[in-house]
Amino acid sequence: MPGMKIGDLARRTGTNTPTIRYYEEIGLIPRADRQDGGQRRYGDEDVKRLTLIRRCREFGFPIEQIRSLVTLAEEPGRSCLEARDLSREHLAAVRTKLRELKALERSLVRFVESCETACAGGPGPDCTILEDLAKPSGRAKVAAGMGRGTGRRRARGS
Amino acid sequence: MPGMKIGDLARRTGTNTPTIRYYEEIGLIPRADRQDGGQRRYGDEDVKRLTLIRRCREFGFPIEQIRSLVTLAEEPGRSCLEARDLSREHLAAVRTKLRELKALERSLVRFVESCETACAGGPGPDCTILEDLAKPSGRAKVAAGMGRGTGRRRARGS
DNA sequence: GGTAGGCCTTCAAGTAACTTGAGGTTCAAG
DNA sequence: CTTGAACCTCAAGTTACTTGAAGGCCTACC
Repeated sequence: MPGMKIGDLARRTGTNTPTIRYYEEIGLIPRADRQDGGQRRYGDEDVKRLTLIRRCREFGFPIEQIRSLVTLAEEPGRSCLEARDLSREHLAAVRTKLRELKALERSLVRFVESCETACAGGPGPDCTILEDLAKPSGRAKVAAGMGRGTGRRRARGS
Repeated sequence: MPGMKIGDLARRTGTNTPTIRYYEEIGLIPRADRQDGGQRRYGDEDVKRLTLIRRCREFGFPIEQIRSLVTLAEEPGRSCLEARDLSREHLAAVRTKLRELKALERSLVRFVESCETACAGGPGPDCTILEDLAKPSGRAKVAAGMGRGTGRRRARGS
């Protein structure tokens, strides 16, 4: 059913409509079929592709890397193993990010707790915020795998 | 020991030197003391502050949000509870990101595995890449908490 | 003491990945 | 047939840096 409008696709994939047009412009997604009036129409394929793209973008994979994955995925056969290897690399990077994110979580938990005790009755004079939050935790230069790019989301409403 | 040069600070925190200067310029970190020749000198405080900043940036917290956390942290007393609340929000956002990142991890694992079987002997004609990777997994519009901004890292060497 | 090389300085321009805005068109509902 | 939401294009703005040019400082070796 290639009857989906850009807004529908946007809703289904959690993307802004201008972003979809932008992706088309830079050739990350193929140029959509147009209706008589010039409006874009999409199908289920497009939902899948865009879902994958957004998921990767969320976690900072740069567009060019996603492009290579997606185009590999598009050519059937020939490059299946290549795609697998690329995904493996992605996977390793994701796991690195997971570890780091957990470290940040721990830091924050510790901080909130210490804040609870320290400032219990009301704001105290020294919350040791930097002490608690910014502990070295091992590494300095992160060797963050392939991560780059923005991974941004819309600001929340409230 | 406030004898650290900008390059040392950079190495210790995993930041590029121009980025440090940039942070100073936008007032995210205080203007560093200068030596006679005009070179910046830093101390341990600066390492802590920058470590915290970079950690948050890694996971997409926008600079303005980090700025409010850091300046809260800097004024002792008065705003300890405020800082705690802010960190709580950060924590919630981090946990959301953790969940999503785990979902992406699972997708990738599933994909790599299916690739291993499907393309076992060599590249096959249909790897179901999009099928496997871009499964809906529940939500569409993510409501990702506070995340925005870029969270970028240097590209890896290899 | 001079000079090579590596660090540092400022300032300006470039980049990625969008977002926002202006100004106009299309289309489904009433 | 009109109205209003959703669409279109094109241009400019934004965030968070990165890269480059043109030069200054500083340690080390000859």
